[in-house]
Amino acid sequence: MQTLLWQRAREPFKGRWSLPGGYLAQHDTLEESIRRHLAEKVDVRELSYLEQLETLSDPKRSPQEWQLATAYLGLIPSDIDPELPGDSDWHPVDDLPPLAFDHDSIVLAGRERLRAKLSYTNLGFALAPDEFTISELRDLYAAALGHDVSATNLQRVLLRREVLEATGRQRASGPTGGRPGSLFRFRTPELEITDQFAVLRPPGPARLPVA
Amino acid sequence: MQTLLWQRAREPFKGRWSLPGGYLAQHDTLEESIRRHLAEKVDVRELSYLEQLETLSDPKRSPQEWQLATAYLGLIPSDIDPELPGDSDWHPVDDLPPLAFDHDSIVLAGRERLRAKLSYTNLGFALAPDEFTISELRDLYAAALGHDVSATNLQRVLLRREVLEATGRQRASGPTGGRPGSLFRFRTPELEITDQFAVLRPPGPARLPVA
DNA sequence: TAAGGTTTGCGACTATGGGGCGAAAACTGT
DNA sequence: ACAGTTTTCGCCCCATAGTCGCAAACCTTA
Repeated sequence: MQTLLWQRAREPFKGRWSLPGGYLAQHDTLEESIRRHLAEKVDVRELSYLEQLETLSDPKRSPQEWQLATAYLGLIPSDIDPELPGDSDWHPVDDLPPLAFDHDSIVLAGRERLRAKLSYTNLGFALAPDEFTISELRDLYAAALGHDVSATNLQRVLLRREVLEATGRQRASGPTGGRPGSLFRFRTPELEITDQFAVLRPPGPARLPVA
Repeated sequence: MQTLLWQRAREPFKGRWSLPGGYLAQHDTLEESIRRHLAEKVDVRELSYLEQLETLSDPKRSPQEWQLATAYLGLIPSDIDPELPGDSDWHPVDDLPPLAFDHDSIVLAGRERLRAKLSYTNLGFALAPDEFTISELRDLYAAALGHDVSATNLQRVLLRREVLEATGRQRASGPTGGRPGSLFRFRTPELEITDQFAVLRPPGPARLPVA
């Protein structure tokens, strides 16, 4: 699990690593603006997910001018590795350098949001390649959640929720041998909330036929 | 469940009902700004909760000028009924008049957020009076969630999560008779997430001793 | 004081969904 | 063939939520 950072060329925080971004142009949507600024760094077509996080307005967040910032969370699948310009690089999210502005808190918010949504939505499609084995998916979840994940459980849960489906194919076994894993894919490439964790549910019978 | 609206005095949308708000002053925090603008309408000390929702940036959201808006969700307990100026009033959230700008979508987002957080946090303290019976609480939850809620269940769930505690006292029975209900209160008046609904939990034994 | 109506409290049972574990299956390489 | 590795799957357990029904506690009226 990595974060894309670039090294600031100008003051303030010159030389510090920071999240990619830039100023909002007149009559632009925030999302368009984000995509535009990101496009200068990476191939934006790879962005599998983009969601607004929060708007920061502490008057002291920038040492020079008074400015607001709206933070977004963007994700790309684990199997693509876009070209990067020299001033940008991926950093493991568990070991980030000191960041400019309040970007640490933004990263934190993003991780938290991702962690939560992995639990009750089908987000995960945004992290995974088109096809994958359960073990590969488990590793992605473990990296994002920050703790071990049981492959058995992951498979059962995501299948029951009808988030995953089997492709029928299976991956050739790795160099160390072992049984080859079946390949799965996410059913839909858009965010769907797996309700059913609304805890004070509406009255009535069950939702999902066990099939 | 009501929403505070005020009738716009100026164009655009003159005469239309809209959510309270106003422009952000230089070097202000968004939250301070919200509180300030709200203070012109109601007694802000009553605000039991305030949370940022989202920032809207559609260039066409205002017919005249290009402007951004950051929406907040504010809540007050059900037992207080602050004085309002003539141009403001409470409207039942299930039957709102046409709203100015994109305020419908903001209301929707707010309701959704409230609904979700009622399920997995102790928010609810923001809606309820200091002390209340389970039935009263049930009615609040039912109004906010939009569906019936079982009092039995509500009590058990919130007690197990240690969100509620009994005061020992009980309310005098109503005019129609009936057994008087015990009074409860929320343990803490700040937002606490009742984790344990993170669905792919870290490995290990249970969290809450059943006591 | 007894009866009837109303509301709350509570225990028992059920349903659902997640977690853990171990054996069997399916590979590779020696 | 056999050992080592990884995946798959069935089985059982437990935690938590949902449902139901009866008993308890209170009022009013007879």
